[in-house]
Amino acid sequence: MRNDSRLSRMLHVLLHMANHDGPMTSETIARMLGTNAVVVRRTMAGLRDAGYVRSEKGHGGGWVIAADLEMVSLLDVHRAVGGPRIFAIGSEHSNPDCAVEKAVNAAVEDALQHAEALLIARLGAVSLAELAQGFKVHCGQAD
Amino acid sequence: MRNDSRLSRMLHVLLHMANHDGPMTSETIARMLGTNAVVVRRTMAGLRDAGYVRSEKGHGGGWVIAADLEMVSLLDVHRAVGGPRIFAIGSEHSNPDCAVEKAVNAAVEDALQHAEALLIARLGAVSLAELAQGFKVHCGQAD
DNA sequence: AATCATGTAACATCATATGTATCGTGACAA
DNA sequence: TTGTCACGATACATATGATGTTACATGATT
Repeated sequence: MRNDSRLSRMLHVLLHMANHDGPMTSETIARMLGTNAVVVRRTMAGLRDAGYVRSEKGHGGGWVIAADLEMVSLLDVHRAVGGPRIFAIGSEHSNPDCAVEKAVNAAVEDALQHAEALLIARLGAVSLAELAQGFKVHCGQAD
Repeated sequence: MRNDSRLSRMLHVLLHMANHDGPMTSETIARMLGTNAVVVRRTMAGLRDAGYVRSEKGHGGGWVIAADLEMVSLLDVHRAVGGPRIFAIGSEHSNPDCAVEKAVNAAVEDALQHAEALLIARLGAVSLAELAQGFKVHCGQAD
């Protein structure tokens, strides 16, 4: 499968929204990401449910930031978009009674869990505000 | 997609082969893994090309270990089965000129690379021989 | 009332590991 | 020599999950 890019996409969007006055429509965001407005709504729904953004209908509507960027980490965004699946590799459990298989799976999963813990720690240590520091440049909104 | 379980499956097989006299057929291995002989041949082909196992045709043929288990790490097996794809998450590059996107992707990929480095280090630090220590028990070969 | 924008459902597309069927090839044995 | 065994390889089917797309409903603004 293609890589799950929801985290990086939403970070991209959130930082643009932070530098943008007024609501941004799903259409505008979709052009920015090179995708479709429905995909944007679908993915942003997780951020909305988590309270990080708010959506407004009708004329002049769209998406606006609804949280303090200092208080939202990259990990928070990752979880809000519903991306619990980090690794593409894992174990199979065909014979739960097989000592060999249990030892192998324990070794592999131990390594995976440590790597996941490190990733979680690093994503959790960076806030959107920190990520936003260092540039104030907008990019073009066309694809 | 389902998790890629080629690494854990091959480790499972290799440790059984280490405790087994004579060649093991793909059919036998397939029953052990709860899968198909063709899947076994396909996956074992990587190990064969890397020199970790050897295959023999004809009566009494099958798969045998062809390397010192002390010299083969879990990382070696991972690479031999052609599993370079570790993460299910990643970045999208729609606007290579967008400073925001570049900053976001850099942050995400930095975290991923550190997690990958840790995983690689841990897999590389364990040999098949070490993994084989601690049990000499066979599991049943039926699914 | 018309328009804009989100919300949602339904279906298509794509990528990749896995499952399955089939045939070819080489090795061993009767 | 011939039959059987086991691998080698190809082709195709299946399952899963993110993504792309179309269509329609709902609510807000003008």
